[in-house]
Amino acid sequence: MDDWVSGFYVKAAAAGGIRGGGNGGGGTKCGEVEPDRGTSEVLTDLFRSGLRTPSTDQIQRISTQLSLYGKIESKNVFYWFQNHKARERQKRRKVSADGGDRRGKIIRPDEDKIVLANSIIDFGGVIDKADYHNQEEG
Amino acid sequence: MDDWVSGFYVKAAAAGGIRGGGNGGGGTKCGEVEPDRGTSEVLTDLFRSGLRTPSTDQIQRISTQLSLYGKIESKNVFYWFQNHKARERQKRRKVSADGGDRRGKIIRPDEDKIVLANSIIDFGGVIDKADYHNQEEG
DNA sequence: ATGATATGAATGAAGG
DNA sequence: CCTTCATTCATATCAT
Repeated sequence: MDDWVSGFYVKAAAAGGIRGGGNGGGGTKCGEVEPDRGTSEVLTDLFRSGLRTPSTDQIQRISTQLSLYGKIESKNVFYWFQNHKARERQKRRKVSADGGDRRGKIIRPDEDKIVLANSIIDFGGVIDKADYHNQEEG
Repeated sequence: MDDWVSGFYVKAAAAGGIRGGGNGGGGTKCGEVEPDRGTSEVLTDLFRSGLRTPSTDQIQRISTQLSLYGKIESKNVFYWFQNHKARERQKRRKVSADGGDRRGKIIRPDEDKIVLANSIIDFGGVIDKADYHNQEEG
């Protein structure tokens, strides 16, 4: 490898097709139904609720629920959280270094409100446990 | 993404020259005095110099230099290098058709088990010691 | 206008 | 957790 070490920056916006298998970013094919919407919705909702590193049990439950929308594996859920958290953090960390003009930079204020209402995931009230070390960028 | 975000894409992506301007393909119309000229030149030069994965510091510096030609962000530089390297590899992959045998085919072992850090997460059944080591990211 | 090509952008998956 | 690779989408320009 090159190993020039480091160099990273990614933006994490709307979720992609987590169950897309090889589908990286772009999106789903026009023929796909709309399970992604439910999937992304659930995951995003969970994330916003403060869940950052789901435990084994959580992942299992989530994947089980998501499987109803389509093919989904535990690892997909695991990866999703890992990536989402990482990208959000990286985005906040590096931002940009444009020393000329910074017009209309899209800054997304983190809404870390513990609001989990539409989530179909029926936990036994556990989401908080796995995220006790949650911290914000401030 | 799904189509439900197509509108969002137009604004967020606005694909084009590296600086999110307008020119997208065609390899930067040769013969027109655009800032891209310098931009592409610098990036290509750096790439040819051996720089494939610039570190954060490098990206910062490069973007700063390039900002003189026009609006550009670290994100753009990062993407440029990522894409350039990926494309080079991708093209090289196709060219490997000489001989009628092309190895390096994308192998995707459907293993329900992945190794993460020091823990082995078994997605096939139950995760073994998922994130027992909750380390602060701050 | 349509097709092909090129490039930026985004994310899933995997390695370390 | 951090870094990198691979794949795909969306769009712009060029070629027909």
